[in-house]
Order: sequence, then C-alpha cells, then structure tokens
Amino acid sequence: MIEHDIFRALADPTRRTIFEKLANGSMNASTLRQGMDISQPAMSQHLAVLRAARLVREQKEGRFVNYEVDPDGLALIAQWLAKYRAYWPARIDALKLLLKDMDQ
Amino acid sequence: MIEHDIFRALADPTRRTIFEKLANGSMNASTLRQGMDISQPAMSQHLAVLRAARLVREQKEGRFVNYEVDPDGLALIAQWLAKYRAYWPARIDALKLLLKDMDQ
DNA sequence: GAATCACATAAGTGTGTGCTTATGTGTCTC
DNA sequence: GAGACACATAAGCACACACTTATGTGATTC
Repeated sequence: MIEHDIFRALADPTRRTIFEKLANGSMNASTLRQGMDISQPAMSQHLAVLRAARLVREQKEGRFVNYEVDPDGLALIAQWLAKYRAYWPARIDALKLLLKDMDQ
Repeated sequence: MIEHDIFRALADPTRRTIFEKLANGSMNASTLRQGMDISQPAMSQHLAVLRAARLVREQKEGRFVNYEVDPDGLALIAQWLAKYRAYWPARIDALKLLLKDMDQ
C-alpha cells in the first residue's frame, strides 16, 4: 500500500525536513546531512523510507547518489486529497474547479 | 505543530478508514465502529487523535457525539502540498493554476 | 592495488504508539 | 433515582520505529 508508505514517511519530522531540503534543490546524501545533526546511517535509512514512498528518487553518479523530489508521491497525495474535495473550505473553493480535470 | 499531528494521524490505516467513513457522512462513534472489529476505547482514542489534527470535529448531541470531517485539516494538507507544486507532474498541471488563488 | 570516500546494511536499544481491560463521567429512560 | 447507555480516560503491554555503532559494498584516487 503506497498510500500508507507516503503518510508514514511524512509522519516523521526529520523526513519532512529532508524532503523540504530536496524541494529547494536536489543534492546528495552527504550534503543533505549538513546542519542536521544526524548520523550517516540515519540519513540513509530516512532516504530509503522516502524512496519507498516515492516521495524521493535517486540518481547514481559515481560514488555519489543524488536525490531529488519524486513527483509521483506528490501526485498520490493530491489524488488522495481530491477524494475529499467536497469538504474543502470555501477559500480553497477554486481548487474544486481545477480538480475536475483529474477525473477524466 | 499541527502539520505534524496531521501526518501522524493519517499514518495509521485504521484512522484513515475512520476518516474515509466520515467523509461519506457524519456519524457517532458507535455507528463508526460497526464492521470495524475495534474496541470502543480504541475508537475513542483514534477519534481524539483525528480531532487533535483537526481532521475531524465533534458535535455533542445528548449522550451521543456526532463526528464529521473538519475542512481545516484538509486545507492544511492542501497548503502543505501547494508548497511543492513546482514538482507536480504534468498531468496535474491544471492544479497549478488553481492553487495560484491560494497565494493571495 | 591500497587507501579513502560515499553510501547501504546489520544488529541492538530506548521510546513511541496502538491495543487491551478496567473504570470514570455525563445523559437518557423507566 | 437506579439502571442502562454513549463515550472518555487510566493503566499496562506488545510491537513498531528511529536511533546508535559496527561493518559491508562499490567507486575514486594515488
């Protein structure tokens, strides 16, 4: 169940921070670790969880592994959210119109 | 941190099921429990977590407590998602236009 | 090819979390 | 007002999970 993987992955604050960092530009695991007070294995494990959730994808470059945001995960969240658009508050009402295009 | 509460709340499959049931119509805790093989305290605890995340809200009616989807939680997810709209895949491209209205 | 580097995996540990049974609180019925 | 009912809270327990240190794997450098 990929949907479960996504929400479980985002339930951890450290992983959300990692994801946010990658959203500001792709980088490798070591660079990601800068200023995060986290061990190398911990980072590796977090990235594995984010990868399994399709929130992040890797691109091997020699001995480096470059990580970037995977649009698939975000799309799945958008789809999940779209199921409940009937309950969206008025100020996001405009979103309803746009989501119609997702119904096909 | 409400954002954390939201993702943590949705990380549990039982709570997602409860939320989905409520999205199909508000009901009280006992009715929610039907066909779910879950104890009464467990349901009460799950609802408390969903309430704290603002995904669900209560409406006391005598000795019954009616639960319904709280749009606030969904709006917060939408806002979180909007931050990463630069990475959305092309097939949800139309959403980008709609989300512009959320920027104000 | 030996050393170093970037990263992954293994194994162990403390804490969080979802469950249970037991009990408490407020409301309705008779 | 005594009982039943709907729900919340308390306390305890088993398991998941995020972390650590130690080690493995593959690529680069000299």
